[in-house]
Amino acid sequence: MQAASHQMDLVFGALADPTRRAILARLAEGEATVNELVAPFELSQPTISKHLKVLEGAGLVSRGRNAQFRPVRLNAKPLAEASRWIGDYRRFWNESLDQLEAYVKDLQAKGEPS
Amino acid sequence: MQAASHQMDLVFGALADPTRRAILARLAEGEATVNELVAPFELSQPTISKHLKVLEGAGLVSRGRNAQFRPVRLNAKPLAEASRWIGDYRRFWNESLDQLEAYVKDLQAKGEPS
DNA sequence: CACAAATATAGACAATCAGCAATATAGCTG
DNA sequence: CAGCTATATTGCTGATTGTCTATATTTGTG
Repeated sequence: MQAASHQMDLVFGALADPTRRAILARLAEGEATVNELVAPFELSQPTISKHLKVLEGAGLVSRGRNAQFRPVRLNAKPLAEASRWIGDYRRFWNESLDQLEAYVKDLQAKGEPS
Repeated sequence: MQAASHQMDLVFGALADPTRRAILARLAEGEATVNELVAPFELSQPTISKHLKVLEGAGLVSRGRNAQFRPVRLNAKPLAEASRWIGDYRRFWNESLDQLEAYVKDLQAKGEPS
């Protein structure tokens, strides 16, 4: 099962904004109301609501209802997909460590024989 | 050491486009020229060049020089940062599996006592 | 029911983006 | 050097984005 590319667009797009990443970080500590999410930022409430809509569109948060509050909670599942996508490249960044290691050893090999 | 937030913006922003993700996927099979990257898409060469500039800006590819060719190669290192960022949320998507499990057990518990 | 509080929606604006066609640049090759 | 090939740059367009202010909606409470 291959995640729809469009879903990936939405998830990575959502993560591309620092405010939205900060919101997710806050939600990692537990459910929050919109006002609680607004507080730490120097941004207007509608701006945060819009960010929440983007996060919701990407499936990264979901909303409850509690009187006039609309509590926001983290939904990390789409991050699993994103993680899997990135994971396909893990061998490349490990490989570059290997290459660095090889390079250093090569330098040593050239240096030592004095 | 905490990765600059701005760098994260660039990396996730670069990944938010399906064409760019496809380019990275192609580069995972090895270095390619711009024309080779253009071929699989129904997009103009300048458009691909622009995508490459975005990828380069995010540090995800680097360019060589070989006569009039400017070979493009994958640089996965920034993906390691992105992966680490997402990794901080892994417990949440694992946890939701746990919660689902708990929920199902709860249903069973309520159902069984007949 | 009137008001206050929490949140959403609408509308505006400047900036950025993805795409194109046209043109410029750089480097071979005859 | 003339011309071909590979790529970059420029300038345009329509769509989207992040932000705001102002206003609407929803819900609890006196």
